Amino acid sequence: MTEGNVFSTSQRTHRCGDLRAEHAAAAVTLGGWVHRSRDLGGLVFMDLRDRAGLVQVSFNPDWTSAAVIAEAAAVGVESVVIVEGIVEPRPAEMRNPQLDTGEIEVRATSLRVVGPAVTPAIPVARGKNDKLPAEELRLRHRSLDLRRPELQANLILRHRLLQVTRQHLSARGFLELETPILTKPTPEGARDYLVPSRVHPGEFYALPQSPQIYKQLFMCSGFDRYFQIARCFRDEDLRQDRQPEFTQIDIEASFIGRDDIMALSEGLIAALWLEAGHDIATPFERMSYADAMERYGCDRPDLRYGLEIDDFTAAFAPLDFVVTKSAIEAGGRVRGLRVPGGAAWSRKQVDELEAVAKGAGAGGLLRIKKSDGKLDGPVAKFLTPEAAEALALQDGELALFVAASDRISSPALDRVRQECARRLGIVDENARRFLWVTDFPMFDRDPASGALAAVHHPFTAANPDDMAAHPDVPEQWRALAYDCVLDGLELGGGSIRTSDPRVQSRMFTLLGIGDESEQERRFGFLLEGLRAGAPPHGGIAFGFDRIAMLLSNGTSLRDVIAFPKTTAARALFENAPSTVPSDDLRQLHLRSTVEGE
RNA sequence: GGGGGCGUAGCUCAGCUUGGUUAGAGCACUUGACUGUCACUCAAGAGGCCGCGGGUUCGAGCCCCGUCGCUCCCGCCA
Repeated sequence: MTEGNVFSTSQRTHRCGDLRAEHAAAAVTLGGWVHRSRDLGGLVFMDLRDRAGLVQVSFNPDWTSAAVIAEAAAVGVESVVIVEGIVEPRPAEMRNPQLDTGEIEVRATSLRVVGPAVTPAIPVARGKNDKLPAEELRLRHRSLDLRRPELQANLILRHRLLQVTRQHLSARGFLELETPILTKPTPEGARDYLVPSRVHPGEFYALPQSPQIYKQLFMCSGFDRYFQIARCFRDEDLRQDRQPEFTQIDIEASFIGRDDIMALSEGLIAALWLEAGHDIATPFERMSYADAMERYGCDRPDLRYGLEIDDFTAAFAPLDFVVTKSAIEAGGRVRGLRVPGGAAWSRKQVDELEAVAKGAGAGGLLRIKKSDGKLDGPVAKFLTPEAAEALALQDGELALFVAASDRISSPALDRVRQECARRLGIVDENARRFLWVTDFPMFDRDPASGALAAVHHPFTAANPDDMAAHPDVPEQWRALAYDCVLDGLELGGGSIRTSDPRVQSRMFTLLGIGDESEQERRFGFLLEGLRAGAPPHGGIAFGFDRIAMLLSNGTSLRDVIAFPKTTAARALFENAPSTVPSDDLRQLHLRSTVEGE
């Protein structure tokens, strides 16, 4: 294979894991790590590992000198050795079908221990049922953990996905353009990581939360199609799927509309999934934000199962039942879902579902079940025959309702729906349901302060029809924004941007940045770019780490990032962040306010 | 910022419910035996600030308080 030649150097001829039966009789020199060895007394087997895989090296008096056998028996696991030998087919009964190289072995004639290893702090070679060491130890000893074939496979896949991204976009005329890491603090959104300026006392750079404004300026400059594998930074509390620095596939293009971006994105996603061995169908399904919220209570619904939410307000409205009556009178609705088989659940199990609903902010969860043809549950006695008819419950079904405003009932029913699906085991783990959620609202009004906030970001364009129909009611405007969703996870999102500087200025005003000099101070460089002649443009950004995680079948971002941070945003291997000498602070015109410093 | 879980040998864990001889097991490690293993096998050995600090008690790995670290979740993440 040509790959073997690529890895041939002055110090080795092949990679361990590349050897096959076709190499039989070849004299090879291998470099690798001692994965495991078996000393049978006068006869030693060593599993030698490199990133391509494992190969068995055999040390036997018939072809190995006594001195070399003694050295092979003594070398510790995880040491680096260079071995010379002959590739030989194994006798049939000694083949190892669990190993890609299991048809052959390397009969060693020489051995050099070039990198002896102390006993590893955490094991690299693991038995079938061995648990992984604690996350803390894996992160502290990252260079050892990264030797594990699983993590190597993840990072190798990550590399391939990056190459596919570059090839796919480059082939479609997109230019890979870089943007600054030292940028300007952003007034809204997540907290910025700040970098003090030495030459400008008291002033700070920020690390970018995303290259958003830069990529729009590229469009204003006529670069037409841009992409970047962009590192982004957000100083917020972490989660299993959230790191303080992360990688986005950032895309922007000119003279395009929403459908163009979606079609382009579908092509890229399909190419990425194909690289990981999955043939997926395009185009993806589409659903409006309003529809998603109505049917699933959530803007990134998991479509692998049903359990859709329905509106039962009409059935409950005439009833003399205080819970639903007061909610409806207050402008709310009675929404809920019918759970097939749920009638068999115990009181306690349904109570647990109610706890889920309450945890999401609902006041309670109403329940009615139908078994043996009759309705049962605390609410059932309030039902008129007409209301019972309207519920349309099938035998064995449990109906769960939340009577409240949509703002309360949607998130509660979303969580209840997910929990019911989990319990029923109806999530098809092999299905992949890609979905575009479109027509997000432009603004969200903070119920406490009454202030408008951008749902996507302040540069998103509003639907022109909505602006014309309700010029003074911005809450009614839908955004030209779209999210790409897979099985309840957001893969990415984007929008068509406002390219008219007057409209952009008005958006800032609606968001509470009315003062013109304030707008110039914060966003002057964007407004200037728009004023200088901006093409219609828009784009999207995908969370690359999450995509790599999904495609490597992982559950933690830490397993697809070479050197990740802990949930406290610490790097355990290098011990960052750390204090610095006070002289360094003085040069930066900083003084610590931490006690004792 | 808030809540849950975990912290005992290099690693994975038991012991904690109900405080009481010398804190155990498997793997790894060291030594010895073993010529076809592939999680080799067998025998022996070494290995402990029970995360840290304080308290209760005649006595604490175990109970209480605090603290640190890791982790999961809520808030947060335009």
